[in-house]
Amino acid sequence: MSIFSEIRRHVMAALDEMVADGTLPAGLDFGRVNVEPPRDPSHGDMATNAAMVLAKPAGSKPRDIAEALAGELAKRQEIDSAEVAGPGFINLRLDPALWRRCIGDVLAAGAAYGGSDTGGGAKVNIEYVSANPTGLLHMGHARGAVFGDALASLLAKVGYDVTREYYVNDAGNQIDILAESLIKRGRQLAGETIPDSEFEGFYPGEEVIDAARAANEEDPDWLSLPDGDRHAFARRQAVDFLMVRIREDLAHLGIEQEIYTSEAALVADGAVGRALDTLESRGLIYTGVLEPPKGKKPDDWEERPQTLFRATDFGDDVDRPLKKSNGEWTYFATDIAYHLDKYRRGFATLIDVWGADHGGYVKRMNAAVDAITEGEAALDVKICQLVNLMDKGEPVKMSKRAGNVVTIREVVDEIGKDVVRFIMLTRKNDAPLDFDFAKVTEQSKDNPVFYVQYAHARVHSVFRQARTTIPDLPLDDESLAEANLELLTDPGELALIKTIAGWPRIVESAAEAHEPHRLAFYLNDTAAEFHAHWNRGKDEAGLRLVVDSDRELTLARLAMIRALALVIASGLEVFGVMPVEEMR
RNA sequence: GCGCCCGUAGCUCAGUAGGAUAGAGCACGAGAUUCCUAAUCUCGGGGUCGCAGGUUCGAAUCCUGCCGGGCGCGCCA
Repeated sequence: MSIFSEIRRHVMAALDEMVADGTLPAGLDFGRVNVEPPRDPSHGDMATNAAMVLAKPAGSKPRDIAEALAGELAKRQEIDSAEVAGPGFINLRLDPALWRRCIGDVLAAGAAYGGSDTGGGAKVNIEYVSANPTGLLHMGHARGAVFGDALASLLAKVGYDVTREYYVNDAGNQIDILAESLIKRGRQLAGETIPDSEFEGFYPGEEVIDAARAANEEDPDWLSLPDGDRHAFARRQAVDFLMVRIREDLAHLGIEQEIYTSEAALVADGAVGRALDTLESRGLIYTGVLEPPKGKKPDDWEERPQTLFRATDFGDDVDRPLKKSNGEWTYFATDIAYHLDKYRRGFATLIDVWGADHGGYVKRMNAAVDAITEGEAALDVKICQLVNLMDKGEPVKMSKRAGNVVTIREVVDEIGKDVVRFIMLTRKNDAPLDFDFAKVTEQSKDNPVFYVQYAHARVHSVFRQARTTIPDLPLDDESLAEANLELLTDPGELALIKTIAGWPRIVESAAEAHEPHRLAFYLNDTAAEFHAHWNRGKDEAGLRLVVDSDRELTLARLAMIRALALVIASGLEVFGVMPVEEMR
């Protein structure tokens, strides 16, 4: 049990006692009572708003409840003092031994520290990347890829049974165009002269040429197949080839998704028809005519009756079409079937990670999931804003049409997956992110990856130092766990310990909010605190971590910073970043 | 025109699902290296949290309206 839930339990118990002895009326709802560390550390270790929240329902003044509750809490051995402050807060100071004990918890748990079983093994499906296999992944995809992957790890850490998934959009128009692009490239490779102008509107990437070569190896005569067969062959070849490349690139980023669901397979299987039949049977599908969008009317707008889903019944703004005029399903229709498929596979919690350009699609998908699962499944769509690629402050221009996209592969090869992954998580997912190639490779505190890694490396550096100066001091985790932590009395040390002890709380709240970036901010703050403490040892020799003349004190301090390194490692593990032990 | 996201220090952003005197970094100014990595640290100035109302013990946070920016808006995915 974490120190936070322990103290919360004390507050709850104290409230129960006050109900028992008549100080508080029975039947109060304690749901809004919180117990958390105050923003301002001078207020103490923990604070509770219980008196203010309960004053009105209990029919008494906040101060009176606060005084009584504080008196009750102060009796407890774990709580050194309880003071009423401000409008009715109760500030608690804890027995420092409680905090120190957390160091032992970290050493025992290792990098697994901060994990929990809050999720209770509930199945969560998180779908991310899901880029169309019409080209290689570029840096625009990297953010969603890393975000989804880190969120998955984060949820796994707090006890969810997480499945990572990629939805392959291998049906529809774009794939037809891809197939035709492949055929053009095939003819080109066969010696035919095809002017660039003929590639207008097709996929120009070099990877399509590679795919055509692969097609030649698969079947040297594929170009002479009858038109329909050739097209089908080209589709299959192109998609298979590009998916292999995409998966390779993701693997380079440290991402491996366990499920790849094919849109084409869902369609071929009849899943779309079945899903829509279900909606039909509930009266949620009708044929109607939509109003043209106001303000911006498409030039080729014509009124036509369409097959529509009653999305407005589920909070959407308009009803949404399910069929194209050529009789094919819309992307939305297949997506309904896909989400139903996920639900049927046992996932009541679904997370989709999408790019900013799909933001307008969120409401209808939520409506659809609500309708198709009869409210049984919860969908959370996380939108990742754009990544602005920069170099030394100047924007790097990227245009798919001009063919000068910056691919994930290039960047990972150049600066490494760990840097890319960490930087992508240093902003809230729905805020735009600047990714400056010069800055992220810089070795300074400007660069959060470096700064955090350096803190981790510095801990190891201190250990190397200790091994030199006190060679016979045992420094394995078991020995460190035996250290006499009572020797850690300096305010800087206690502050560091409290920060370390706060890690499970951060993990918990980040997981609940589906916001992995909170870990990045915590890691940065923790690194800063450690660097500051380290420097204090420069001014005051008594605060140095390695004290040649005092083995016991050194052991206690090393236990503390070992715990700190483990917490950093724990965070980096969620991010899929390798902690470094040396930075020379 | 409608919907979603956003508006916090000169700049880039946090702000722990409503808490106490709103925080970091950059930039700017002043300092710290016989010593565990100065790739670091310390101190300082800097704000009507876009504007106006509302909800309540209490609002950057929730509600309404306006202003400003981004994204999207039938048969693309």
